[in-house]
Amino acid sequence: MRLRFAPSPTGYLHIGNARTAVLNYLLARKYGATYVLRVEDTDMERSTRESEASILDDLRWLGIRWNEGPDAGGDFGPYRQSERFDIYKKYTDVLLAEKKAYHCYCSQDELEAMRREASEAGRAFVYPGKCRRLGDTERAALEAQGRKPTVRFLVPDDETVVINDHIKGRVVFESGNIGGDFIIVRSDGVPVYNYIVIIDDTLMKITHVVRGEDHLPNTPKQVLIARALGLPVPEYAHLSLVLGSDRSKLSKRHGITSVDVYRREGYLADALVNYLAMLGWAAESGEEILGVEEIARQIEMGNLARSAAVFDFQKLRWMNGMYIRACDLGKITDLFIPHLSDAGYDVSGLDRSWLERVIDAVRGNCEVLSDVPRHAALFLDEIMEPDAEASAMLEEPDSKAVIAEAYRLITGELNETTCAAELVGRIKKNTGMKGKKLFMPVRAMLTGSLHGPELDVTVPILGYEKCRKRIEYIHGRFAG
RNA sequence: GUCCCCGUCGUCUAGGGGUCUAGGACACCGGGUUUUCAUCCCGGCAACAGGGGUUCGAAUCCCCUCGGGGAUGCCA
Repeated sequence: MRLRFAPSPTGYLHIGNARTAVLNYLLARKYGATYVLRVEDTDMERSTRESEASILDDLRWLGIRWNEGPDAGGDFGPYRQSERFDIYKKYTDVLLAEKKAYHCYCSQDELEAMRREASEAGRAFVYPGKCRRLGDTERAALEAQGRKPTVRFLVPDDETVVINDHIKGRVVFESGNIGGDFIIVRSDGVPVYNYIVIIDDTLMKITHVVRGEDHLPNTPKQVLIARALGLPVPEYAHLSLVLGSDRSKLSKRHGITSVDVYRREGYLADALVNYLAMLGWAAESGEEILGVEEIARQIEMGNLARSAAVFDFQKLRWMNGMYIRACDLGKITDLFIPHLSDAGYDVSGLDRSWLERVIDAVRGNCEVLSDVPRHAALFLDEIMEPDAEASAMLEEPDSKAVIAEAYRLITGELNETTCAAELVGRIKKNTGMKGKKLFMPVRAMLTGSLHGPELDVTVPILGYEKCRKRIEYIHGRFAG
């Protein structure tokens, strides 16, 4: 069994394509299939090597591994379509020789005019087959005008194409209504997708084509090509589409659609893969937080959803938060570090175990990795400027006594070894304050905020020095 | 317009003739824990698109309507 993912390197890896890649990968794991990566770069204007590199990089980041591909090699290469033009040329020559395809001299402007005319008349545009039977003299005349022909596939009349799709079931198309003879080679000699995709799929011995549903209407064209060429047809599984909140095809205006951006914002690859898999699939147990191996064990081509799914950014966030909390502390610390650096914190000189304590204290408040600077600031900064709420608390008359006592203790009887354990207790004992009147001013002094991890956790991590600096600062500002 | 796909809570879904007063999850709303926030726990709200069949019995099978989406490119 051989599966494939065939991205077009015309931009970043889109979330919808990522889902196709992920599902193919999951299915490959499930069935022990070979995973082939093929780069479909025949759109010479838009395809770039940079884009290809970034897509491959994003796929690797997602944890997807392929057995054959442009970088990995394999027995069925080359794996870039731009490097396979000589192969396609042979098939084109055969089609032309057998009169299953023909040269078309209609210009883009002429075609455009016909299309507009059809659309204004409320008709479907079907190429009328104008160039189907051109005589040699006519051809010569057209060539003399400097026209470069395209190659059109001659769609046979009255052929039925039945796709027994693994997801959609039996889908029937009549050759008469797929839009007429379609172009398979551009006038500059570069073949088009609908033509070569089937050649490559059969040449690369792909047994199952798992791709987006948007390809379903084009499938009969591909099957017809295969028939004309006498090539075998792979089995198909067309995945339902991913939609935006307004139920149209997911695009930028709905939110983030680039895998790369999710990566940079601090989504975990495992969480994204998990979420993408759940978009159109459910475990028998109803569990939703599942690792790749477990999903691969349970998923099947036949139990994927038939209907389109709306991408729920909120649920992805929730799931990411779950992964952040469940992750191994050392590993999640490594993942958080770049986000702290980006926010301007130099963590290289910090004690690793201390940093892990910080991360452990704040990870519960993070849904994405980039949330961390906001929450870790109270440990990493030297002084915390109290926010409006905290300032108001520190202005309270009852807080004055707490501030004064904290200042007296921290500059007197408390030290490195006793601070963590005794600070709060002694303030309570010596001021008589308790409950909110005790904890809130202390919290405000130490963290500049009324919210955050428990003081019992916070104070020991902060340590004597930071507590002292902060209390002195607050004392200077709010005492008296 | 034409062809194709799809239609269960707001969203992702479970369900595949009786076990469905339709289950779970996110979101939302309450409550509890946390003397704070987050987490966590408990509870609540909320759906079979509509109409016809078939059947003793339909969310489940069939047909029609409506709705949504995709394709209809010298893009992929």
